[in-house]
Amino acid sequence: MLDKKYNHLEVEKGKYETWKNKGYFESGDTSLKPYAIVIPPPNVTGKLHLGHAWDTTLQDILIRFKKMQGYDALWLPGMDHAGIATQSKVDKRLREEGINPREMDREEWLKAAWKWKEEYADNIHKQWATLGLALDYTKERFTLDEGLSEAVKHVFITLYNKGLIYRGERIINWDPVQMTALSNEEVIYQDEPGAFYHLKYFIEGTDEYLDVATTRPETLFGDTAVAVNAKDKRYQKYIGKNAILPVLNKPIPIIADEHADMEKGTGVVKITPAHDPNDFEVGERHNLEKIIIMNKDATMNEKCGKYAGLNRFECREQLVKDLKEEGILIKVEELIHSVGHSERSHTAVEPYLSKQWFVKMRPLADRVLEVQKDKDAKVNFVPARYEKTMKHWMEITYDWCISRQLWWGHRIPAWYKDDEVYVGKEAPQGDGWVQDEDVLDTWFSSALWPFSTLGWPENTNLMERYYPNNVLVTGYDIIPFWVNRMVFQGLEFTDKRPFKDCLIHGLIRDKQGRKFSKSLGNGIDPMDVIEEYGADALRFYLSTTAASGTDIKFDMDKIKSTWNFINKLWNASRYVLMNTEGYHETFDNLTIYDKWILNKLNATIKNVTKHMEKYEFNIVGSTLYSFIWNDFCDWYIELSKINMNDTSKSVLIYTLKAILQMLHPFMPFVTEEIYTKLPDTLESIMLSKYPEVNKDFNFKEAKDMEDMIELITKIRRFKLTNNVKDVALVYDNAILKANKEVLDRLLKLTEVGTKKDVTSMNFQNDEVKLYYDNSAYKALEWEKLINEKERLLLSIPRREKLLANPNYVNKAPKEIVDNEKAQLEKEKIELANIEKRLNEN
RNA sequence: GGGCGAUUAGCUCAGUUGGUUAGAGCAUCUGCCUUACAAGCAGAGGGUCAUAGGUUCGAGUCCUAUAUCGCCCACCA
Repeated sequence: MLDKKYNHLEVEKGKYETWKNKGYFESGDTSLKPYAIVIPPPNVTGKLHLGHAWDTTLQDILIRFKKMQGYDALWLPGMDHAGIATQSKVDKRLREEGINPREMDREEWLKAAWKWKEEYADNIHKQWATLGLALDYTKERFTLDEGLSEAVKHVFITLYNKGLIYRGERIINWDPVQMTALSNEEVIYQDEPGAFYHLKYFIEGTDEYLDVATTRPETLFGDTAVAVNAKDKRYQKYIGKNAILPVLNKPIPIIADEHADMEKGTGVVKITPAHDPNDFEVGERHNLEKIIIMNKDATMNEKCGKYAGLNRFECREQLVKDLKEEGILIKVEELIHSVGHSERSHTAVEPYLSKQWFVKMRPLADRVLEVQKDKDAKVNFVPARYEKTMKHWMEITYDWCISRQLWWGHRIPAWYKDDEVYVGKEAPQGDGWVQDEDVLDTWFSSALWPFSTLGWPENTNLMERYYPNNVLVTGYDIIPFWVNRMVFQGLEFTDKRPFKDCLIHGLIRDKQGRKFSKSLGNGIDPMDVIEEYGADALRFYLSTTAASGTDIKFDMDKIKSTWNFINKLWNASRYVLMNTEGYHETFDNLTIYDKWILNKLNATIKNVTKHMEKYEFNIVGSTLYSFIWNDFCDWYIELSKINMNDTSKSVLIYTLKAILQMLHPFMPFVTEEIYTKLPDTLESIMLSKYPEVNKDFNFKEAKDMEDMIELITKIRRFKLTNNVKDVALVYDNAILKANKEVLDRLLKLTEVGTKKDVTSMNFQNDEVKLYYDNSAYKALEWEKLINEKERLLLSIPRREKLLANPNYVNKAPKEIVDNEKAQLEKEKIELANIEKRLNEN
C-alpha cells in the first residue's frame, strides 16, 4: 500500500542503483531496431546547472520512450575535457595552493589536471544519477581518452594531407590572460565606453597634418602606413608622400586603399598590420612591414620605447597624456563601442599576428550547404528555423583557428626540425624533431563526438549500428560552437550527417528573464530543487513547460504545482490499490462510464504517442495532465465509487497502468514506485511496453457519457449560482434512467416532495425537469434566462447566415459544417425552452 | 547594417496543416472537511489575441507595414 502522502525523497531513493545494477540502461540487443543519442558532453569544470538538467531530461525522455517502444536504445554518456575552461580552473586551484602553475613542468601540471578531472567527473556522475538518466555507462567516453585521441590525430592528419589544415601567420584573437589564441566563436562582444582619439600625423617636411582617429592609440607603434581612399579629393594630393608617425617620428607611407572609407570618421586610417585584421589585409596588398608591438601578456614590447613594459591600458593612458602635452592630440571623442572579450577569462582580446594552425573552412562549409538541400540527407532541425542559424554560419564562416597555447588538450601531431614540418602520429625517424607545443581547440575533438565515441575511425559494430545518431539535443547557443562543426566533420569523414534530427531547446533564465550568472548571484542548483520537490517534478516541469526552441523563466511555484500533480497521481493510485485487492481481470459488462474512460484513454495514447514522436513534449504534458486529473480522477474515479466490481477494478488498473507508462519517460521514479505495487506487473516499468491504442475499446456509447457529464455540470452550476440546495429530477430518457444512481449520487438529488419551482434542461433532445425550492432563486433565474436568450438570439442568426452561405457549405470540411448544423438545432431547442420558461412566469 | 523570435486572462505560458463560443497553471471570488487527495472537491469571474491594412466563406494562426522588447551574426580606423 502507498503512504498517505507522496514523499519524493523516499520514492527516489535507491531506484537508480537498482536500474543500473540490473543493466536496464545498457544497449546492444541486436534483435531490436537501434536508436542512438550521444549526450552533449558536459565540461569537467564544475557542477551541472539547470540547463544541463533540461537538456539531459529531454534525452532521457526519448531514450526511455524508445526503450519501451521496443528499440535497442543507446544513450552514450561522456564528458568534455574543455581545454581553456578546465586549464584556468586547475591553474586557479594551484595558485590557491600557493603553486605557480607556469613554473611546473608539463607532465607535472597534467597530473594535477587529471586529478581535477577525476574529481569533477565523479561529481557529474552523481548528478546524472540523481536526475535519473538512463545512460549506458558501459560505453562512456571522455574527449581526451585514448580512442578519441586517435580519432583526433587521424582527422588532423587527414585534413592536413588534403590541404584543409594549414599553418600560417594571421591575425587571431589573442587572450592575454590565458595567453592563447581563440576562435571567433570564443570571443564575446560587449559595448563599452571608449573614445576616438584624433591624432596629428604630419606630412613629411610640411606643417600640414592628417587627422587620424583611432580607438586604440597605443597601437601606433605598429603603424606602417596611413591609408586614404583613392577617390577622396581631400587627400589625393598626399598619396605617395610620407606621414610622420608620432612619438617614434618615423616616416611611413601614405597609401591609397579601398579600406579607407570616405564616409567614415576623417577618411584617414592608420594601418597596423600586426594588430588589426583589416589592416593585415591592407598590409598584404601593399607589402607593408608587420610590426608586433606587444608581448604575449599584452604588455608593450621593446618597439614602444619608453612605454615598454606597460600594459596596453596603462600605455594608452600615458601615451594620450604625452601626446596632449606635445600638441599631437587634436581631440577626444567619447563613444560607446563594442569590444571583444575572451569567453573564459573575460579579458579584452587583442588582435595579434601569430603563427597558428587553421582549418580551411570554405570547402567543408559548402558541402554542408549542399547536403542541406537534400531532404533525405540533411539534418532536420526542430524547430526548423534553427537550420537558418547553421546555414548562415556556413555561408559567412572563415578559417578556424584550432591551435591553443595550452597544455590541457590534444597535442598537435606536427613535428618540426629547422624549417621542415612533418604531420603524423609519431615523430619521424631521425634526431632533432620537436613536437608542436600547442594543443587543439576543445571543439576540434567535440566535433567528432557522434562518431569518435562509437570507435571511429575503426569500422566498429557500434559505428555500423548507431551511426548516424537519431537525434542530437542541445541549446541554440551551442549551434555555432558545436552543432555546425559536428555536421561538417561528420560529412567530411563519414559521408553522412552525424544525426538525423537536431532538437533545439532554449536557455533557462531566472524569473525576471535574466541569464543565470555568478555575478548576479541568481544561480539555482538543480540538486537543491530535487531535494525540495524531487527529480520527477523538476523533470516534468523542465520538459513540458516550453515549446521547443524557446526559453524558460524558471519558476519555483510551477515546480510546486508539478509536485501537486504528482501527489494527485499518487493519491489516485492509492485509491486504486485500496479498492482493487483480489480482483479478477474482466472487461465484461462495461458501463457507459467504463466505456467512456477507455475511449478517452485510447485517444490519449494516440495523441501522446504522436506528439512524443514530434518532440512536442509540452503538448504531451498538458494532454496527460488533463486526462489524469480531469478525466480519470475527477470523473472516472468518482464514478467507480458508485458500483465497484471486477470490471471497474479492471478498468481502473488498466487505465492507471497506461498512465504510468506514458508518464514514465518524464517521471521515472514515482511511476516505477507505483507500477511495481500494481497487480500483474513486471519487475520494472522500464521493461514494460509503451501503451498502444486498443481497438476493442472503441465504444460509441462514450458519447452518451459526454452528454451526461454536460448535464451534470449544468445542474451543478444551476445549484451553485442560484443558491439552490435540493434538486429533484424528472426525466423519461432511457440512458438517464439506466444511470439513475450516478445522477442521484453526483448531484445529491432528493425527492420532488413539496418543491414548487421548476425549470427544464435538455438531454439528447429529451426534456429533464428540475424541481427545487428557493425564494431567492426567481430573480436570479430570470436574469440568467434573459442573458441566455440574448446570447442565443445572436448566435442562432450567425449560424443560420453561415449555413446559408454556399461558399461556406461547399468549401468547408463536411464535419465542420455538420457540427455547425447540429449546434444550430441544439440552440434552437434551447431557445424554445427558455421562451417557454419566460412565458410561464 | 543583416537575420530571427516575442507581443494572447492580473502573472507565467500553450494554441499542431486557417475551422464550433481562444485554453492551462498560478492568483481572485463563491460553496463544500463527500473515508484517494483541503497541496483537495464543485462552480464562477477575467481576453477588442500589440496596432493598421490585406487575402479568405472563415484569421490568434497566412501576407504587408508600424510599434515595443529580446536574441544571433557582421561591422565599428
